[in-house]
Amino acid sequence: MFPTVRASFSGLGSDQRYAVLLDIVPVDNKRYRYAYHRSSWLVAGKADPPAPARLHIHPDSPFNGEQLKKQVVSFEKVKLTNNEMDKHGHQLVLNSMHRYQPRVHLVKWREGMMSNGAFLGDLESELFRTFIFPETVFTAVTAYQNQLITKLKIDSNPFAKGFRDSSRLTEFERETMETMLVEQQYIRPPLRPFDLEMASGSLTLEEKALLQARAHILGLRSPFPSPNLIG
Amino acid sequence: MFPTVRASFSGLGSDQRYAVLLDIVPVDNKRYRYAYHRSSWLVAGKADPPAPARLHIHPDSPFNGEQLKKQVVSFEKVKLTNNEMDKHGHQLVLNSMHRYQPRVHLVKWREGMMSNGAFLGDLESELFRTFIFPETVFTAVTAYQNQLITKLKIDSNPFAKGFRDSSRLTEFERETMETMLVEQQYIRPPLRPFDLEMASGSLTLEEKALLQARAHILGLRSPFPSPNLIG
DNA sequence: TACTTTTCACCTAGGTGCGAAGAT
DNA sequence: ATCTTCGCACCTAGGTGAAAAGTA
Repeated sequence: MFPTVRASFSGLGSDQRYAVLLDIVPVDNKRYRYAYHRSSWLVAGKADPPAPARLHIHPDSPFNGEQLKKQVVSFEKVKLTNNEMDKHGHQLVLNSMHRYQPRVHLVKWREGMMSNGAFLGDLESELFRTFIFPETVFTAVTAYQNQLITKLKIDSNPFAKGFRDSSRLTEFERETMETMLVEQQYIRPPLRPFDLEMASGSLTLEEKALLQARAHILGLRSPFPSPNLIG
Repeated sequence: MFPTVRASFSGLGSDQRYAVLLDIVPVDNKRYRYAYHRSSWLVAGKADPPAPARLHIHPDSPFNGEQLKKQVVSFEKVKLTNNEMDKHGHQLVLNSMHRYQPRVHLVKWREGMMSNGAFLGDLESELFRTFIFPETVFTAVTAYQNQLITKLKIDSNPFAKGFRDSSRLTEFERETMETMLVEQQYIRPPLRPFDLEMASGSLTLEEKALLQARAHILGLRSPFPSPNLIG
């Protein structure tokens, strides 16, 4: 998955241990199509049957709170596919032409959380907290619908170096990109700190520590309601 | 390191958790040289100052006892070097032209065994058991001293495929190799099960479980007192 | 002479977008 | 028309031994 989801954390207990997870859930129940002549996405009916939801546990888990406060957690190894039957089952399955919301989960580490080296696959009965950054919503595609996205990705991915000479962003295109990014700040819900839940007298210390956790999104944002990659 | 050290285990508690480690220690206090015309190793004086001892923890650690009984533990990622200052410090440092004994350690898993994701670096104050397979002794070199070793390694390593056509082992060489391997069985201490230590009344359950553990070496053995690789 | 380091061609392994071909 | 799949050239990244060059 590129751009990579990267998050930093604050407000958590130094002595606690946490798993950090990522999953990707549908934004709505719609299918989209791209109207090329209008350069915009249109609703094209109801969503296809959803793919099986999978959780990606960050391979450096468990982190201790100390680490997590200093270090950026980068989900570089997340792979996306539209094929449920893909080899290893370690990839997140999406439907093309649907909109998705990545989510980051901070989970209190529990012994036996892994069984045979594989995560159990759901968060039921775990103590956790979910962070959602609306500015990371994207549309899954099998081919880019927008030339600027193609160029942006060629410019910023070392594996696409072979295509750079013919596709570097022009001065004008860079400015267009900047403008779109700025516009995005208005269209989308702004970044805001998460509300601290009402304190309840019956919380354990571990629960209180989790409630004070904060996550901050880093790195590239999806620049517009526009294709991101599958593949 | 190739051939890869591979071990299986038996006799350990299903509910226990273990780290599996590998290190490589000097066999003696000697330096060797290779007498080419005699095709044999000769003592060439006292050993050079020993390189700093490093422990390689198997990256799949911790294993639970259940896994460990079914699954072969393969140290595919162990890297050897003769340069103490090598980049990451994740490699085992050996002196060329010295003889070495790989060792496998089975360590009772303890919370906090890892500190900041890096193993503490020694086994003091850990509950552990060491397995030594004398048939895996080898001499570290920077260049192979024996043509058959070269050919064996080219034949069995996918990354050396580019050299195969010109260096496949002939029928005669294969037989020579077989013969040397068989002779090795007599020259070297035979494989034998480890003696169960005298039972003491003051052992904890965890200690008893560790004492019953067995390890079994698998995979290629060093075919003769002959170079293995550094690099 | 004997050993070590460096550079090189040749591999494995796998991440890119392109464009042709296929599917609906 | 629109979207998807597949083979491809082009990359990154790094594991091989051969041979040349370096060291002592």
